[in-house]
Formats: sequence, C-alpha cells, structure tokens
Amino acid sequence: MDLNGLNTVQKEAVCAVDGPILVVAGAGSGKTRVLTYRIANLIETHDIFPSNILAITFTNKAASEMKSRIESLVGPVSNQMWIGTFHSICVRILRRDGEKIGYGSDFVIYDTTDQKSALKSCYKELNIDEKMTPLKTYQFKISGAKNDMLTPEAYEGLYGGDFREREFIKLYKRYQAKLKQNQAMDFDDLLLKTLELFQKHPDVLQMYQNKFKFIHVDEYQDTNRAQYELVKYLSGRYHNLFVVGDGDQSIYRWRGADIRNIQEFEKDYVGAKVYKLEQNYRSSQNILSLANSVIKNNPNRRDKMLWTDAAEGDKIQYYKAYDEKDEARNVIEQIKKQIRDSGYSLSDFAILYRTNAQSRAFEDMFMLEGIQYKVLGGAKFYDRKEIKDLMAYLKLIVNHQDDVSFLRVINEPKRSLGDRTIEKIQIYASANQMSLFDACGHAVEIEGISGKALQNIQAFYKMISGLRMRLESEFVTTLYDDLIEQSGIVRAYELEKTIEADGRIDNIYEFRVVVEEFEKRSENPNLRDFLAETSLVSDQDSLNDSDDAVLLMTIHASKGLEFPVVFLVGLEDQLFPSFRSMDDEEALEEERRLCYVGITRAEKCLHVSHAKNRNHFGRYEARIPSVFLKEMDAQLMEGKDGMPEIKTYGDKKTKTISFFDIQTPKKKSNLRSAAPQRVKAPENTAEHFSGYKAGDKVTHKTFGSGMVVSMDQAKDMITIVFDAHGIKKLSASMAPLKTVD
DNA sequence: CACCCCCGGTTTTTT
DNA sequence: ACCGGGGGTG
Repeated sequence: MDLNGLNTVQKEAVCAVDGPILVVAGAGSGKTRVLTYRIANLIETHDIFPSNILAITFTNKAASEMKSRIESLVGPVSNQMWIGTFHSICVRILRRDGEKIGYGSDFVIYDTTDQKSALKSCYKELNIDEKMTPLKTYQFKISGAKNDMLTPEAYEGLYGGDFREREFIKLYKRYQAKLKQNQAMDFDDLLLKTLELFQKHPDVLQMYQNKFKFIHVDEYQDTNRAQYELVKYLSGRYHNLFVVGDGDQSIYRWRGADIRNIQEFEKDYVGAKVYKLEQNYRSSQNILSLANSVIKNNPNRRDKMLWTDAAEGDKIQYYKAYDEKDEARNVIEQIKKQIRDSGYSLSDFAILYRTNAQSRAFEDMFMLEGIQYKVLGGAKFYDRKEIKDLMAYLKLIVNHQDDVSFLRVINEPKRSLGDRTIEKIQIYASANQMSLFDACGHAVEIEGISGKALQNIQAFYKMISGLRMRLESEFVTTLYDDLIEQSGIVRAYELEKTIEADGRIDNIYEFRVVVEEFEKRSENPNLRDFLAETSLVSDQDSLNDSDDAVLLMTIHASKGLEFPVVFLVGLEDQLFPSFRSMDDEEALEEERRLCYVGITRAEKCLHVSHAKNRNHFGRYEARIPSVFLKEMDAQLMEGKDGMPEIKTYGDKKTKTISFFDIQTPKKKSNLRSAAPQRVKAPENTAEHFSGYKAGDKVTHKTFGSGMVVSMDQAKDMITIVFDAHGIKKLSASMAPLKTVD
C-alpha cells in the first residue's frame, strides 16, 4: 500500500490497526483520505476480509464516494464491506431480524409528515385538542424522549408521577402502538429498534459483533445517544473502533447529538489511541485565521489549532448590505466579477445561510439575471404533494397495514370518498381488528356504504392488491407506470388544465427517472428498498458534480463539503446566531461552531455579509450585526466601506489572534503546549463550584432569583431554575451570579 | 355527503 | 408552498 501521499500523523493513524482509535480531524485536514486509506490498508496489508469491515458515514453520498475510492484502491472485493449511514445500516439489520421484535421485513419508514399524520390520528382517538397542544410540541417531545432512549414505559417510570405528563405519556404509548400496528418506524425508531433487537436477542448481537471486526464512524461528534450505544454494542467483542471527528464542528445538538461522545472517547474506550490532524489542506491562511478568531471564543473545547502551509490568500471580503435584496445583488456582482477576473465557473461558488427562508432573495435575483443556480434542501422535491402521494401509494402496496399512507391516498385523486365514508371504514376496521386497507376488502359488509362509494372502494382495493401481487415479479418502473395509470393521478391533473397541475405532472415523470436510476444501480432492485432509500435521502445526496450552477444551502447542509468561493450571508443578530439560542450558553456555542463550519468550507475566497434591514415574516425590520462579525479578526478583512464599523461598538474588545500567531510551526507548538494546561486545570474553576451546591439560592444579573439544580464541573456548567425564566444552563465561572443567604 | 374556493398562518438547523 | 377551517354549491 502506497502511503506516500500522507503526512506523518495521517500515516500513523492509517497504520494503527488494533484497539479503539480517535482521529481528531480539524476542518480540511484530510480525514476522508485517512478513513479510506485506513480501510484499504486493512484489506490489502493486513488481509482483513472486507465483509468484516463496517463504515458509518454521515450521508449516503459520503458513503458511495468512500465506497468508490476504496474500490479504486483495492478492487471490487470492497463490495463485501458494509458502508452507509446509521439509519441505512439499521434498516439493513432490521430487514433481516426485525421479526424477532415484532416487525416483518416489509416495514415502512415514516418521515416527519407521516409522523404528524400518525400523531393526528392518536390525537383524535385520545381527544387531545390541537389548539391546546400543537402537533409539533408532542412530535418534538417524542423525538426528544427517543433521543434519550426512553421508551414510553421508561418515560413513564421517570415522569409518571407528574400529572402534567400524563397526557403525553398516553399519547406516546398510543403513537408507538400505532406505528407497530402499521408496521412502520420513524427515523428515531430505526436506531432504537435495532438497539432493542440487540438487547433482547444477544445471539443476533453476537453475530454482528463477530462479523464486524473493524468498525469506523465518521463525524463522530454528531452521534446521539442511541448511535453511541449502537457503536458500543457492535464493537463490544473486538474493540477495533476507529472514529473520526471534530468537536468544533458539532452542529446537531438540537437533534440529540452529544458532543461528550467525542470529548470523552478516551474515557469510554480504555487504551484509546488519539491522533490529531491539525494541518489544513483546504483553505488559505486568512480564511483559517478568521475561523480560529471565531471559534476560540468557545470556552469548552478540546485543544486544537489548525495551521496551513498555504499562502495568506485574499482578504475576507466584507459587505454591509442595505437589505436582503442588496445583499443578493452584491453576491451576484461579486460572482460575475470573479468569473471575469479569475476564471472561476459557476459551480465554484456556494452561498451559505442559517435558515432555508433566506434562499428566496438570492433565487429571485439569480432568476432575474438568468444565472444557473441550485438550492439544496428547503422546498425539497420529495416534499411536493404529488411525490408524497405517490410514495404513500407505493408504501401501501408494500405494506397494506400502513393506515397513514392509506388515509393519504384513499381519496387522492378524488374518488368521492369523503370524511364520513372514511370514518365508517375506520369504525369497521377497529371493530374487526384489521387495517383500513383490509377493511376495504370487506366493504360490502360495512353499514352505510353503498352505490358509487362502494364501487370506488372496491376498485381501489382491487388496484392496490393487484399491484401488490406483482411485487416480486415485476420491474419497479413497470409497477410505477401501472400505478400512475390505474390510480388516475395523472389523468386528474390533466383535467385541471392549469400550469400548476402541469408542473405536478412533470414532477411525477421526473420521479419516474428516480425509480429508473434506482433500478439500474441496484443489484436486486425492489420496491421495498427503493422506498427505504428514498425515505433516507439527505440534501447532499442530490448533489451532482456535473451541474455548472451556483449552490445555495444552509450551513448545516454544507457540512463536509468545500468550495473555492464561499458567501457566508445574513450575519445578523437573532438570525445567526438564531434568536432561539440567545438565552442558552450551550446553544450559542453551537451557533458559533456552525459559523466555524461555514467559514472553513471556503478554499480560496470568503465573503461575509449582513443586511441593515430585512424582510422578516413580511415585516421590514432594522437589523443589528451578528456577534460573530464582532469576533472576526478585522485585520483579515476588507470591504467597500473600509473596516466593518461594527468592530468599534463592541462592548468589550475581544483579543484577536493575528495570523502571525499560527503561521510558523514554532509559534504553533507554543500554543499547543500552552493550551492543555488550561484545559486540564479544572482547579481554576473549582472555587466557583465550591461556592455553589444543589439547592443554593442565587441571583443572576438578567434572570433574577433562582435555585441551583445541578453542576457539571468538567464542563464548567451550572444548571439553575429561575423563578421567572425557567431552567438555564450557564457557565459557572463566567455567569454574573451571586449566592443569596 | 362530497367538493370547491378563499383566507390565514406558517419557517432554525434534518436523518 | 401547503394545510386547515369556514362557508357555499350540487
């Protein structure tokens, strides 16, 4: 194996074979290279069977890229190895052995919309009022419980004593029962049910433990508790676990990711070896320095300092826009200028923003100028009504227990089957313990259904059953064609004769291309796998290198990607950082990491901008610049208006690391040796902790009086319940707190 | 009983 | 863009 293309640390990490290994990989430090070479090296130098290797990536796109890179190094034997996202690997495991925990191999996956529909039925059955508690509230709460790995029963054990939780517990139980009855799992269930399978069936677990002698996890900083446990289980026999990640790029706390998983890896896995990749191969010196000037404001981080051999590069281009239209106009002006002067092409540019809604202004302007662009995420193709309807049809064909999909399509297109008729079917189904679809097979017996309604129900039943019978023997594309023909969905849109309906028809045929591509690519194409794959696509998966278009996406969606020129836009208070992170230290730190991720996507040139005014929910509002702009080192920036004026009204001057501090390896090593002492010295904060204990009454400058609930000395965090502001987590050493006697 | 039109509220980030 | 509710029509 030729490892000459790797630097010393990369080589060391690649060549370390046994035991737990953590690779702390800063942005752009070549972690994908390390992962691929490590796996290729296992196969080629150490004669490990590819079937004994598991690799977990963050997106399906990353998985297929890694797959083809490994294949180019070791050849097609690599097909034997398992590589995919946590969710897709769990699906694979559950298809095989799910029946041991009550799920057949034809279970379907519910996305957030399906989840809402299922919840809505539960609301109805339990007489819960949507106006009192919006669906979303309980939807988040269920996901939160699942992120903490709490089944309804476990949740009840913990909180059952609280009468305010009773409704939720009832709902959560009903929801899980409904999913099982429908033979459906939501995203969180894919992980939890796999864990349940491992817990209840040690033989299954053992089989996988023996199989996966070498396990790899990318983006380990964004694993949640369930994923952590899965990895722990799977690596339980051989302990050959190779994880790669960067605490500074942890941006999914809100969906349960726990940064402690990476921070405490060495504690969790005794004898772990740690390698730090600190040389950046992606960005210019200026971009890197800017990133460092922002991220260093996070108090709780692992010591790490990225450096590069690259030249200083262009200064960061700063622009203060009048409003969001002016911001978009400037971006386009800059793109045109750089294409003209520096020979870039459209696909070299990416526009990164905090929220999907921000894409609008840019899209309008690109459209006006006739410039090719592509928006990742946001109003997704798969979110269109007609695509969701077709997906629901396909799910119902695969799994006729799926009442949620049934309800979605029974009267789409219109079959004169309204609320009353469906209610009658529901009553019959629940009285006879069968699915809504099966009840349609007994439609003649249902009282009050006759005439046209009866005929339509029977026709629907016949159509779906007919398609189901051909599931094994027919091409997926043939089934799809027959479905759109027999369901009459296209015909109904044709009759509308509107531009809107024509657009929907186009989408239906575009979706056929997706089916076709799946069929070509799969070894054993079947509808079940098509649905799973389609349900688990991420934004990045739709990325196509051959398109020459400017890319627009959220910073979250840009994770793991890189672009020659990046526009980081909308750097405004309340927007980025988000207004939701204002009261919460940890959330603010996560926003800062997000900013760091955005900056480090850029290779050669970075533009940052904010608008003084912005249309927000239809209101034109004055905006103030983001605290992150304040933290950026002004010496690295230039702009039309000279230096960003915001630097002058910062309340306290933040120390800026000028790029001289990290430019030479000498200085770098100073920083590296100095910092661990800071991290390893909780004594510094111990006095603050000795001042507090749980139950202490305290006052806070802003939040008023409250009581200490708990403390986390390692993280310097203290949790307090304030009388007027609820629970807050604060920095114990920094927060303006006083004890009250 | 089903269907259509109109109107208003909705958006942090996502597998 | 999509959904729900309200109200009118057939």
